[in-house]
Amino acid sequence: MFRFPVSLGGQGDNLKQTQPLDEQHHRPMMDEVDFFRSEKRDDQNVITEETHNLHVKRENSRVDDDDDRSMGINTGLNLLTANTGSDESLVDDGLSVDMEEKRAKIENAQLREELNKSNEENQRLKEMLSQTTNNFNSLQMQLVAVMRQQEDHHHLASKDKPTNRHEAPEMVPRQFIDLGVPSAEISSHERTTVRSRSPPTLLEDSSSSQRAKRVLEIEESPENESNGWGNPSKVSKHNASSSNGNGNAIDQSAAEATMRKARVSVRARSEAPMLSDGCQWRKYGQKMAKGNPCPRAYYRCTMAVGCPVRKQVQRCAEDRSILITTYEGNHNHPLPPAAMYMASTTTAAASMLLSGSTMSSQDGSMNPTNLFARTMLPCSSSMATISASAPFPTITLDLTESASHVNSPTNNNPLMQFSQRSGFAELNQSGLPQMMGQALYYNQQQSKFSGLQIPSQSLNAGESVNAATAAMAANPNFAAALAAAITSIINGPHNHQNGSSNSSNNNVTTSSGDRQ
DNA sequence: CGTTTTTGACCTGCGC
DNA sequence: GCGCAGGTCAAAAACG
Repeated sequence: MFRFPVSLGGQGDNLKQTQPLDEQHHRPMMDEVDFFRSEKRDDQNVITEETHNLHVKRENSRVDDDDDRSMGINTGLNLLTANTGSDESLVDDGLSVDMEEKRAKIENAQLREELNKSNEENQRLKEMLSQTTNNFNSLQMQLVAVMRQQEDHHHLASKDKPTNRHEAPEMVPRQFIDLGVPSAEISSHERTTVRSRSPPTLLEDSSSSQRAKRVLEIEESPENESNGWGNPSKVSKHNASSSNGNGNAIDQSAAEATMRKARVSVRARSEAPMLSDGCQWRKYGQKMAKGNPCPRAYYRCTMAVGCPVRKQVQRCAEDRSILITTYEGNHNHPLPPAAMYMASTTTAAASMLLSGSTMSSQDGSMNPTNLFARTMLPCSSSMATISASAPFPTITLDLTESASHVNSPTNNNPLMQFSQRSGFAELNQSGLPQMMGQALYYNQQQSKFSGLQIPSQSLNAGESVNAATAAMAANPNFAAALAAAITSIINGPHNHQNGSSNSSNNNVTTSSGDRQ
């Protein structure tokens, strides 16, 4: 994996230091480190915390562990220094030594108690911090969604284009108030289908039926592999360009079928066989690809049973130091809380890229991709490209040139500073990509539980740029994470399916939250 | 012994 | 229909 010089001593660093032995025993061949599996490694975290706390508290506490002894820390009792300093005292004054040992034991017991209390307190604080962070992210995303909804409302008003989308402004407040309650007021066919769980037989056309069926499958069986690339839809691609305004159901269905196989590819320089993206992967195949002497490896996510996410890893034929990782599918499982922080960031990045892809063809006046690229200057002029020529949409993130730029300590980009202040650096170093999946899952879960539909495109452009830039500026490994995020978003059945409608209508019926 | 990797066979889509 | 290439499966091997 990439190793970066930046170390802010955050949690990720601690985990990174303590994790490898155990983890590598677990996944010896993957050569990647999973930094944020805090739930599964609480015991380790505790140990790490203890170690960390010890270092903090040593000056004032009197811990009797071997480390302290070896470090010659003054415990205040003069026991160790006196005894170790003179062997004669051990021989000449046995009784006093015994007494002092007893006193030392008592002291040690007290200190252990103190230490335990401190650890407990630290643990509590840690949990509180995590919770607060999650809440913050939630609020932030909601705020952004609302802002974007308002923008859309204005946009629609100016265009005076009456469609079912004009209900969006009403949807937003309702979503906040009416948490997850199915609503019959929703005019969108799609939404009605999802919320009311109408049986497919009630649907009018086959495409809607397929869509509804899949939605139901997803809702009732989150682990269903069909939402990944397990069973790619055979809906003909030519439907994707069938209509622009009317016939949303058909249009959406076709587009979503196309999008389901969308992928995100990451190009990054790495000597490691695989980018560390925070997830656990199991190799299930390897093939020699045509035109490339390097074999292509196929991995699937094993962090949860039935997770449909898969990825391909292959070295570039021209430059074998470049690792090309292609992601497909979205995670069906939560990722560690630490990843939450990146939720908005990754979604924002994906939003920028994807909205750019869908809008560029229709609305040349507002192309977020260009905005994104401009804002990412100077490091990302060619960072992201979107290919429409492939049988399925592919977003390529090329970090082979920008990585060094981005990580330059002399980077004066305020967004970079933002990223550092935000703690991205430490997160990145310890497996940031995992946050990507979490970002999506978080997004989906939020929609699922609260009814808040946060579309990837609903982010305010400025927020998106800021967040995306901050994250990407922090670490090339971000690419892997971003790939996961983007893939998840564009693989969502209702995401970005309507290239003709750009950002103004996607938020109500096409968000990733609809499907889960 | 359980898990993961390896690798040849098989399946599927696509172009001719 | 055939061949090719990409992708997946699954039995065997490897590993801890």
